[in-house]
Amino acid sequence: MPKKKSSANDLPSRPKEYSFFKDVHEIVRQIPKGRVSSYGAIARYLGTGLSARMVGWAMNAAHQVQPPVPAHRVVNRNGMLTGKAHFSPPSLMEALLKKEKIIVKEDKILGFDELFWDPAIELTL
DNA sequence: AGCCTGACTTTGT
DNA sequence: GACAAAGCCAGGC
Repeated sequence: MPKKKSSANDLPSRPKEYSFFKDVHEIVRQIPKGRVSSYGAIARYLGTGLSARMVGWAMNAAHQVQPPVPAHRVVNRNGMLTGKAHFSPPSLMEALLKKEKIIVKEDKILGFDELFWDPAIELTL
């Protein structure tokens, strides 16, 4: 049997249409209304091998993905709306959160600890 | 094919 | 406790 060359395509269980973004979008969409999650939590759910930065990057594409992804429910580990600058207008993120009964003070989510939604736990499979 | 970037996180000083 | 640096991986050019 001829030796197979190792390549990224050899990854098993990984459809061609697979996109890191798509996975992230799917998870983010599952965030219950009124709850929030963090980039790191999502990244960890996909596998510790992934980095949280990519999650945030996936959000960047979230704006052009369908169905729409509630990127406003994803904040950093501090509960700070670090990505608000990427919304248009930036105040949109805070506005959406407040609309879901989430209190935001100075770009920080109050009670973040209680509102935190960890896919690795909530989606316990 | 290679280099740069990026909405984070963790660890060390 | 605050600040600095490194690690991380995939997409874009």
